[in-house]
Amino acid sequence: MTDPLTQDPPDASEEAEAAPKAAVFGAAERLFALHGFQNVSVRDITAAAGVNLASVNYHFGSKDALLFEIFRRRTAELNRERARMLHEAAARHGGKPPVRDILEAYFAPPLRWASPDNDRRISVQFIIRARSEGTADMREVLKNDVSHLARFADALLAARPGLPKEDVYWRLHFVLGMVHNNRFAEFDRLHHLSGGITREGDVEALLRRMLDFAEAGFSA
Amino acid sequence: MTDPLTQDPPDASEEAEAAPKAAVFGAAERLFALHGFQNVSVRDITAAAGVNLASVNYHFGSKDALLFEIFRRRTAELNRERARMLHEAAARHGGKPPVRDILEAYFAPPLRWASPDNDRRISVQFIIRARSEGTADMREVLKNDVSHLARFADALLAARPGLPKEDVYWRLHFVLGMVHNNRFAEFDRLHHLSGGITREGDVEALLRRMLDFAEAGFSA
DNA sequence: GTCTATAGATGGATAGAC
DNA sequence: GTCTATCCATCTATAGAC
Repeated sequence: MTDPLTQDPPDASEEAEAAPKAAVFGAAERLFALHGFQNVSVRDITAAAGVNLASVNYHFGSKDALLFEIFRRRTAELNRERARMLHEAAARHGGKPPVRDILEAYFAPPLRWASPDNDRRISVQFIIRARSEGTADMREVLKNDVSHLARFADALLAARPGLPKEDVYWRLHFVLGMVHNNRFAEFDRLHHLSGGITREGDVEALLRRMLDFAEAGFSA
Repeated sequence: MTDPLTQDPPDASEEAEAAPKAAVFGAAERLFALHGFQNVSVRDITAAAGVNLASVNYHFGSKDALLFEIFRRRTAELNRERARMLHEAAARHGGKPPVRDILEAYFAPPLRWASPDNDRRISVQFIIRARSEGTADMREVLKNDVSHLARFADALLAARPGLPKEDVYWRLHFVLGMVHNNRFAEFDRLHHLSGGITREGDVEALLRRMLDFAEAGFSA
């Protein structure tokens, strides 16, 4: 664990003693991921982190700036990992990876981060939430993020040259919906609906199911 | 147009003169759908409706009660229409409709309501937003909503008896993700990414694409 | 750097006139 | 029923002691 900001110890005071800035970062990410952006105050964050109220403004400038920094870091990390996997898939297939490998590069990073024993479990929920509750700053980043998404769109277009471009873009839209729906609340609802037979903890099985479903959708 | 609350005239004063309570209802629904729950104040709502500040509390009790009433009415209307279409599909197929007809009963109502010339366009966005930003009251309703969703799950289980139940539930989860991702912001992003070739205004074409994608995902 | 105390702004709710 | 004026809680941000 080289990056202290990815730690998430339960002991708030210990967190604060080690590094107040990192404690604020971690507490803010966790509380926002669990309760939503607008429902968490600076007081909540500093109390959870075991630091004083002024820390947020001293270290980050403002509440919005803090949340933006969390968002920017996590999305950058996620995009980097996805791009890496897409690059590897291309290398494996002479520059033209099949649909399933492209989708795996998009699905796998957030799913593996979300596994129960992973430190980044909470970061994935933060990112998903930011997509629907984010501020104007975050939406601006998501617009630039289109250039990142374009690499996946281009790969899919190349993998399905016979398909109308319009169809490929719409199917990518459907695939994005599948990913964004992987929130705690939705997992709980599904678990309740299915009488408890769906276990989201088995991320490799879930990844396989998602790939099966999405690949079939791209095949026709 | 029998229900005055579904009207959405641009002239706020006219709205208020006709029926203040309906004006508040309509303005609140529209503002929340566009800007999010926490970003809209009672002052914003009453100003947009052209009524006085106290109207919200007089007619609805509180801001939360107002939003809950909008949520309850719209979800009830949507569930009723979906149930009706599922019932018709069952009637057409001797009580055992195929996957595509089940999915159509789930997809079609919100998509048709979301067509550009439809008064309910904004209601769909409200409902989608409530799912991720809703209060505790709304989440309680969504839990009862599981009984409504169970009818679709049961129909899918009957249509795919050879498939493990677990698979059917997960695929239903993926399908829900496709539906919930149909937000204005996501359509705009897709439009931008695709260079403008995706037109969400053609809801029948979008419905066909969604059904093709989801049905293929259920076929294997 | 860290903390307490507080300023300054906002928003939900309500009292009371009409 | 409708409105204005206002109360009161809450929150972000900051000043200033240490």
